[in-house]
Amino acid sequence: MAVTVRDVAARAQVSVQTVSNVVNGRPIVAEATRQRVLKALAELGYQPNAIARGLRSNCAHTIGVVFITTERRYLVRAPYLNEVVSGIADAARDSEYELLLQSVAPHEHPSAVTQLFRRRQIDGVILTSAELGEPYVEELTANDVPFVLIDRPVAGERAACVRADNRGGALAAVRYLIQRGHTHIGLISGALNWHSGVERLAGYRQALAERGLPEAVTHSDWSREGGHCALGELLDQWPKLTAVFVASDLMAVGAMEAACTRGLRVPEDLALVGFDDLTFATMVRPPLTTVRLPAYDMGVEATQLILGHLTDGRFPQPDVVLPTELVVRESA
Amino acid sequence: MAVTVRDVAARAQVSVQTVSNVVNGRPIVAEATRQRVLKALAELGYQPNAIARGLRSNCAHTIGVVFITTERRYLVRAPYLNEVVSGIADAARDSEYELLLQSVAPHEHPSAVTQLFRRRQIDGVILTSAELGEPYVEELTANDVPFVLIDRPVAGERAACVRADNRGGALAAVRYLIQRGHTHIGLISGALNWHSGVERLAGYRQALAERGLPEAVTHSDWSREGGHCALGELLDQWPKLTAVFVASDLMAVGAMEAACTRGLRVPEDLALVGFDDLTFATMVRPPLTTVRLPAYDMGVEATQLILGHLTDGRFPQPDVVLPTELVVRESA
DNA sequence: TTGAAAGCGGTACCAG
DNA sequence: CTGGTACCGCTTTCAA
Repeated sequence: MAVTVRDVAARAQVSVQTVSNVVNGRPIVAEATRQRVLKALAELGYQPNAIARGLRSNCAHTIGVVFITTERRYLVRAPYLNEVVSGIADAARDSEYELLLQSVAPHEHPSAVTQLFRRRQIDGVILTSAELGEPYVEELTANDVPFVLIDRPVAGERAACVRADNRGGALAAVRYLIQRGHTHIGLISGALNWHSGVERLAGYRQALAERGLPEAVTHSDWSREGGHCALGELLDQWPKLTAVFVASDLMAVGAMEAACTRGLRVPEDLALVGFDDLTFATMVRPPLTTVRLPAYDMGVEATQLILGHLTDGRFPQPDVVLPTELVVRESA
Repeated sequence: MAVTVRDVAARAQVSVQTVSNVVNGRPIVAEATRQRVLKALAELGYQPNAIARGLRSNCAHTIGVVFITTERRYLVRAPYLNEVVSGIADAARDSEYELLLQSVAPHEHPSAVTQLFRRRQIDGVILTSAELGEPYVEELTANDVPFVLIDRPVAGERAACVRADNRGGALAAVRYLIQRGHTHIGLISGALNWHSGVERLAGYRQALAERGLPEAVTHSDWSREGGHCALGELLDQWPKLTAVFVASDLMAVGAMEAACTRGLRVPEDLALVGFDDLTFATMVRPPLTTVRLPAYDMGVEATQLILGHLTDGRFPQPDVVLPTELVVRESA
C-alpha cells in the first residue's frame, strides 16, 4: 500500500494539514516542524497522489492534447504534427503537468472534448488540426475550458492561438520566384477549410497582385498523391507555367514526382517551392526549396501559453504568430 | 458545477448506489428503476468523474506512454516512434482508457516511472526506446507495475514485449544482396545497446556465415549524419565492397548521400538496403530497398496487450514478434 | 433489489 | 503556526 499523508503525519508527530503544507511548500510552517516533516517524508518515500489531490482541489494537473481527425495513422499522415507534439512534450516535461493524449473525430459529438475535460478534470486543452467551422471550438468556449488552438485564430477570454506567419511565408516564396524571373507561377493550394490553407493562398495572391501577374490555382488536400494529381491539372490548364508554389512539402514531393513523370526537369523546366520544411525536404532530389514552418516551436509556445494561463488565469497574448522563413535549396 | 451521482439520484428518486450500478452496467437493478435512472442521467447530462472513480477504485483508467530519452525533439529524431505512437493512439481510441504521455531521461532517477505510476494511479505502462541495461525495467518489475516494452524482450509475470523480427528482416536483406551476386557486403550497424541493433547485426552475420562470406562492419548511431560518416569509414577500410546493408533508413539516407559525394552510383557501383521503411524511403533517389518494420502495428499490439492484461490480469503471450518484410525498390 | 454509511487520499476551512 | 474536521465524487461494504 502506498504511503499517505496520514502515515507521514503520524511519523512526524504533526497533523496531516501540516504535512500538506510542507509538501506544497506553503511558507507558514515553522522551520523545526518543516524539518521533522521533511525527514519523515524522505524516510517513508512519500509520493503525493495526484488523483486525490485533483479530486479535492479540482485541478488534476493535466493538459489534454487533442487531435481532431477520423483518420487512422494520423501522426504518420500529418508529419508536421510530430514536430508539434514533440514540442509540446518537451515543454511539458519539466512542468508539474502531465499530458493526456486523445484523438476525436471532427463533428463527432461536439461535446466529446468537453466531456473528456469534465471526466478527467483536465485543466486546459491544446487542440490541433481544427478546421475552420469546427464545433469543438465553440463547445470549449461555451464550457469555459481554457484552450490553445494550433494554427487557427480564435476569439475569447479563455482561448488563444499559436500559428505561423503562413501568409508572410507564402509571400516570400512567390516573391522569390518572381525575383528569379518567373512570370507564370501556379499554386497548388491546400484545403481551404484550414486556416493555413487560406493564408498561404492569400500570400500567393498578394505577391502576384504586387506585380500584376496572372493567377493559376488548383486546390488539393495536403497529401503527396493530391500534389501529384494537382500538378497534372495545373499544367494541363496553364501549359506556360514555369514555376509552382506548393502549399505543403508533402504535396510538393508529389508534384516533383509528377513533373519527373512528365519529363520535366526541376528546376530548369519547372521551379518548385514547398511549405513546411520537414525532414524529407532535404532528402528529395533536387533538395526542396521551401518555407520553414516552426512546428516544434509552435508546440512549445502552445504549452507555455496554456501553462501560463493556468498560473495567471489569463493569456497575455491571445494570438501568437511565429515567423516563417524561406529556405532556398535547389528546386527553385 | 458539474452534475454528480447525487443529483441524478435525487432526480430519479433512488440512492446514489443505484445510480452507480446503472452507470456501470451492473445487472442487479430492476428494469423499471433502471429506466428511471437512465432518464435522469440523460436529462442532466451526467458525466462520471474519472478522478473520483479512480481514487476510490484505485484504477484511474490511464495508460502511461513513456519515452526514455534526454533528447529534445525526440519524436522528430526517431521518426519510427511516430508510427508507434500513432498505433497506440488509434488502439486506445475506442477503449475506456486514456493515454498519459511522459518522457523521462535514461538513468535519471530509476523510480521516475514508478513515481509517475503511483502519483497518477496509472494502470499500466508502455515503454519505448528502452536501451539494454535500462534500470526502469527492473524498477517497474520490482514495483509490480504491469508494462509492455517496445522492441526489447523482458521476463516477468507482469511484463510483455512487442518487437519485430529484426533478425529475420536483416537475414532476408543480406540474403537478397547475396542472391543478386554480391560477395563483399558491408554493414552499417545501429547502436548495440539497442536490442534491434544487436538483432540486425546477428541477421547480417548469419546470412554471411551461410555462404562463408567475409564481414565488414561499422557501428553508428541510427542517425543520418552517422550513416554518412559510417559509409566513409566502411569504404576506406574495405574498398572492395559492392553492397552495404544499413540498419536504419535514416542512416541509409546518409550513406546514400555519402556514396553520391564519393561519385558512386547507387545501385550500380554500390547497392544499399535500409531498415524501417519510413515514408521518406520512397522519396529519395533511387527509392530505397528496405525492410519494412511494422511500427504502427507494434503500437497497436502493445496497447492491446496492456489493455488485455488490465482486463484479464495476465499476458497471454509475453513476447510478441511481428514479421518484417523486404521491400525491393531500386537502391539494390 | 435497494439504501445508508464508510471510506479512498488529499485539501480547505475554521478554531485554537 | 498548528490541529481537527468536513468534504471533493465515487465505489464498496453491509444491512434492510
